[in-house]
Amino acid sequence: MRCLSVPSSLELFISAYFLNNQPHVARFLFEQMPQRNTTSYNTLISGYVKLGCLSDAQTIFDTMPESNVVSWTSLLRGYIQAGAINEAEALFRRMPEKNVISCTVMLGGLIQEGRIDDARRLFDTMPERDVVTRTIMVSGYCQMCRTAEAREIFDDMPRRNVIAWTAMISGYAHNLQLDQARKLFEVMPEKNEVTWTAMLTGYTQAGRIEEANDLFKRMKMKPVIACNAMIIGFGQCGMVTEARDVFNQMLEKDDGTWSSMVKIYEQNSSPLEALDLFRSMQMANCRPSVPSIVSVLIVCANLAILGHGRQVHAVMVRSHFDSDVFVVSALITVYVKCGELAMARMIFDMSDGKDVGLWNSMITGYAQHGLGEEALKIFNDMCSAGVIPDEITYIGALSACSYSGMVERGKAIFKSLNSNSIVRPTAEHYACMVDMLGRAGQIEKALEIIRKMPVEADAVVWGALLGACRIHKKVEIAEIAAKKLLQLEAWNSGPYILLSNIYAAMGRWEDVAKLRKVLSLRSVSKSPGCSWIEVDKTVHMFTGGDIMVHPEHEIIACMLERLDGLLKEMGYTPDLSYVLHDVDEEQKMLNLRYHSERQAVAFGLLKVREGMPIRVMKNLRICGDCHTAINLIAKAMAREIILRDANRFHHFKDGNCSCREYW
DNA sequence: AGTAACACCC
Repeated sequence: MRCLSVPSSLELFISAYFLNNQPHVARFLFEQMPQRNTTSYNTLISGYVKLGCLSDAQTIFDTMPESNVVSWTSLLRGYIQAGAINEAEALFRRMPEKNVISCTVMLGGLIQEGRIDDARRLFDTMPERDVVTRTIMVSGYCQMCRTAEAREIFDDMPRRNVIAWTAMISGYAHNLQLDQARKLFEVMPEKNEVTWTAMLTGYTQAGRIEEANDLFKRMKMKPVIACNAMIIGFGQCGMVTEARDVFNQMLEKDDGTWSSMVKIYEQNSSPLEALDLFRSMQMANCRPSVPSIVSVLIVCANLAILGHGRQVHAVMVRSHFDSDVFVVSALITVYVKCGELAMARMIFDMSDGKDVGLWNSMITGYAQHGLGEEALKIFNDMCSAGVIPDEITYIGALSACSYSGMVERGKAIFKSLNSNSIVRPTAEHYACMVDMLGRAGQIEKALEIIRKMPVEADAVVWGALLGACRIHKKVEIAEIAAKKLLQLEAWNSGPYILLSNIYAAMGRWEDVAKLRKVLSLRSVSKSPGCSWIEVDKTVHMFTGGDIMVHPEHEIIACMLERLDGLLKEMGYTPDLSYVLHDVDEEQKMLNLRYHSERQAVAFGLLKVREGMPIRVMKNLRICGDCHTAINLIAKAMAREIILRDANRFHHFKDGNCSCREYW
């Protein structure tokens, strides 16, 4: 009687369990095998390698009675995957027997390390090369932007399959040689979905959205990857509706589809749609991955909506994402931007394996809240911990000094930035310095810095100078800065408004009028001011004057009325000179009396539970008059009010603001 | 045992 070949069917099961991410079951089956041969051992080794369990693979390899070239190659692959290239090379040298495949695996490892020339040396000495070997070389050269050498290998190939063609096409596309890619695309014998997708993403990444869309429309099968690329491409061009159309038409979505769409809404100033879609994503039972959770967290941070942020945090903890540095630093930013510094700090302290980004989130967090000392303490801790600061670290540390008026310490940090060799000072660092000196009243020194800086001063730098001129009423330098800004960003109304405020404060009304004329002639865009507040997981958005839009506008109006009375009792009179000459869009609504931040505060007073702080966000800088008024309101109503504007936080409590009027 | 497309992120 003949028996079925039991071992081989068990091996099938073993690899199936590995694929299913159940190595213990696989191992159990292996232990149960009545007889094991080299192939059974190899199944186990490759299974462990695929799951990244290198030490298990190594143990099996060490204990197996007889290894062959396949066992060695699997293990080699394991070391390469783990990034242990030195160990891999040592292993490769020790191999008793090598064939095309093992050499090719080694080749891939070298390319992964960016060592294309070493790979080439190995390639030249190989006794035999096949399609796979050559294809790997083609994509290796392309990764290093050396498409000419890639093309030589490609042209030399005795035989080419779809994969080889696609590798060459996608290599050209990644290097923005789209027309070269297209030529090959047109002449190649048979294309598959991957080929089409490679060509398409080449176009989307180059911003050539029409050509991408042409291809996309011609594709019979539209794989998720191609659709996602199309969504991202449309999103980058600001074509939100088109992106959404693709999204809607997809029968099958992955988490990249959802999170890309969420991000597009967020970046194209549709935050509410972003959140709404995130909610639908959860309802569609789409399990978020690390990148998608990060992009949603960024939406929460940018909108500073604590309730949503907490919800995502909960999702994260449940999915065990709370150990990923990207996720954790985004989460810290959420709590920072929601004004929950203590929570941010706790998450920071609890995280281990802190990388630069994580430290940076905490440093910039303290800086944004005007807590310079704490920010610098974290900065020092970071250096003591042996973590190398990057550009962002320095921006955080310098702006911490700037917001807290610590000029001397700022200068010292700037000096150390200039003397270290790792980070080169950029325009942004100079902007911090200009901001710092400017706020401290050293406007001439700030201008001096701009004149001497080695990189070209951009709008951020000049904007910092102009802002300082506004605080200290330095009209001559303000004019210089404004003129520069008008050259750099003609579309931006900000400089006009600032300059006009300075003129107004000095009583130079003719200049105010002149500016106003220029502004209307140029019809520059004014970003509409809006404020929002989150109550019971709903975000309520207010725009200046548009009070009737809100469903509860009647009680809000009553509250505003009441607050007006209170303010009057406290001896407050609106700073009309300030208001009258602000050309901000919101100011036009003056006769409607209320700025968006005040509406949001009024709504908060009505809806937020007694004793809880009111958190209001504004997309622009808070208006000076509102700053005074809200400070008084916080005192009169005995409420803590936290207002985040475009620049920083203002914690109003007991008649004081955390910015100490230094903003 | 090894090859091509996306990739959102501090």
